[in-house]
Amino acid sequence: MQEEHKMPRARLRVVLSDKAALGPGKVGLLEAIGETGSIAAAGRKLGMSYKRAWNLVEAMNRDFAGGLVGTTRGGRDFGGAELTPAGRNVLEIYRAMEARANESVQSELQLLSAMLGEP
Amino acid sequence: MQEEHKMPRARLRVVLSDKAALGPGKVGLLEAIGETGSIAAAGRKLGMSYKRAWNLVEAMNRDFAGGLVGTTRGGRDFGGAELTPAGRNVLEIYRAMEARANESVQSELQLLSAMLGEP
DNA sequence: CTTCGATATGTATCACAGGACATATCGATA
DNA sequence: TATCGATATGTCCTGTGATACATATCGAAG
Repeated sequence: MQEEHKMPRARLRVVLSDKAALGPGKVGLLEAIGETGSIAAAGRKLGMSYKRAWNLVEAMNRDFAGGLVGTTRGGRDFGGAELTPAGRNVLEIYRAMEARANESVQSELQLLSAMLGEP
Repeated sequence: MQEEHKMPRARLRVVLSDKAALGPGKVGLLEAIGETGSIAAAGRKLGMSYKRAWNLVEAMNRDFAGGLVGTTRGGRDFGGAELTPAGRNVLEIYRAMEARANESVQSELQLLSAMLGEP
């Protein structure tokens, strides 16, 4: 697991409709699935239960046309999960959004930080 | 109450430290307090309990130096609440962040919207 | 000195999201 | 056909946070 910087940052939650939304949780899971090739392994990596991970995958596959995660049953080195082309696309787009948004609000982020009291 | 556009948008949650964060909920309350001059009225306007509103105010006053909301006890047209200069400042900065962030990710927002399935 | 409307704060209850646990099924391999 | 590890899905239970309710205090006004 890569450790995130403990810097002030803006987290992004994209509200696409009154039903579909995308935030750091789902996107992180998406990334972990891409890395591990398994919903279960991705869940373990992020410290979430398999059920929660699977629920998030289900939601994403429901909301996005064609689905973002493809799954194959069966154990050993055969079964598993992988990102669909759409899944890789969404991941890439979201990361780009995140980066751009953070860049564009850097100055305001500093201003707010300066207004904090003693921790 | 002004009706928000039902357009895809990016909501912002600013994480300033491991203790202090600022999201749409607190900022909306801040704005409503500025408009109504009362925590109770702001809470009613946003459909939240007085206790919840007051807890959020308490958290903001704890996290930000000097506090964001000043209060005066006493009823009738004497008592009430108002934004401190810092409070008005935070509100303004956050709204600016929101606007900038949304502008800067417009293209990606459209791309994601186009990938949704049928609602 | 009572009333009114607001802040300020505590307690008890309750809904619900989430986790723990249990199973079913699948596909390859041996 | 037994085993293994993964997806897939259901049920029960608990912890937590919100809500409802209660109360205290304040300050002006009448």
